[in-house]
Amino acid sequence: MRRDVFQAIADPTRRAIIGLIAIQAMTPNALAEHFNTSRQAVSKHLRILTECELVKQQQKGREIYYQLEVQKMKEIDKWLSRFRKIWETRFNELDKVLSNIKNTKK
Amino acid sequence: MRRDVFQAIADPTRRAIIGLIAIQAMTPNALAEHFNTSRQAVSKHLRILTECELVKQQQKGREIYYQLEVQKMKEIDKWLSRFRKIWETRFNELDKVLSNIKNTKK
DNA sequence: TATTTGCGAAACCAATAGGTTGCATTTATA
DNA sequence: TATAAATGCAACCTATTGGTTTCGCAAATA
Repeated sequence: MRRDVFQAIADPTRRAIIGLIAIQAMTPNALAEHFNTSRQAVSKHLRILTECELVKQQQKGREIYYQLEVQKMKEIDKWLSRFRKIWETRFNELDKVLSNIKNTKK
Repeated sequence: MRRDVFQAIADPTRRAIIGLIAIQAMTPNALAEHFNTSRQAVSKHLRILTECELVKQQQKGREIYYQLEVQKMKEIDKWLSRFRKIWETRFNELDKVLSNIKNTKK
């Protein structure tokens, strides 16, 4: 099934994983210690994150280090940028209104 | 059940709805015409968007206009900002590497 | 007033999500 | 070499999701 970045970040545990491995690469075992779930559950999350290329793996002996693919996060940013324009415009309009009030008060 | 902005934007139809009502407020019927689903399904999506305050309603007679609460989108932006710092830093480091290569070649 | 229109809510349903436990496999270690 | 550790994968289970159809209600309209 085709995974999607937005669906990937929908789950709070996955967002937490992303937050952790953004700092430094971590193994599934190390990650699992941070959550109240089994290692296998964490592995499932990592699989989903890998499928949508938010995460890459690096094998070191019998350990696998997972690291965030920060570039992929830009996809969310890209989608958001459109709305960022809107809220900045809205804010500017509010700013105008406020300065008008200010001016008429003078 | 407590709804979450990230869960709300996970669904592609909901993202499309957000995109539409960002431009101008729309009724459920008008929205439903854009999708391959029933009006009731759209209404369900609107309910979810309303629950997490991504959307506000304005009644006009028997019609209800739904509009995007752009401010709420900032919540996503806020979460993202942390990673934006990282990808900007990484980019700068790459930039340094590149300029070093350039300099040693001179 | 009778009918149509726009809507939300409820009941239902199949598919998916997220968790578990129980393997098998590969690598490190005693 | 035998054992322990780190991991992925499959089978299974329950709750949730996203859709449908049916209904009731309020507002517009004939």
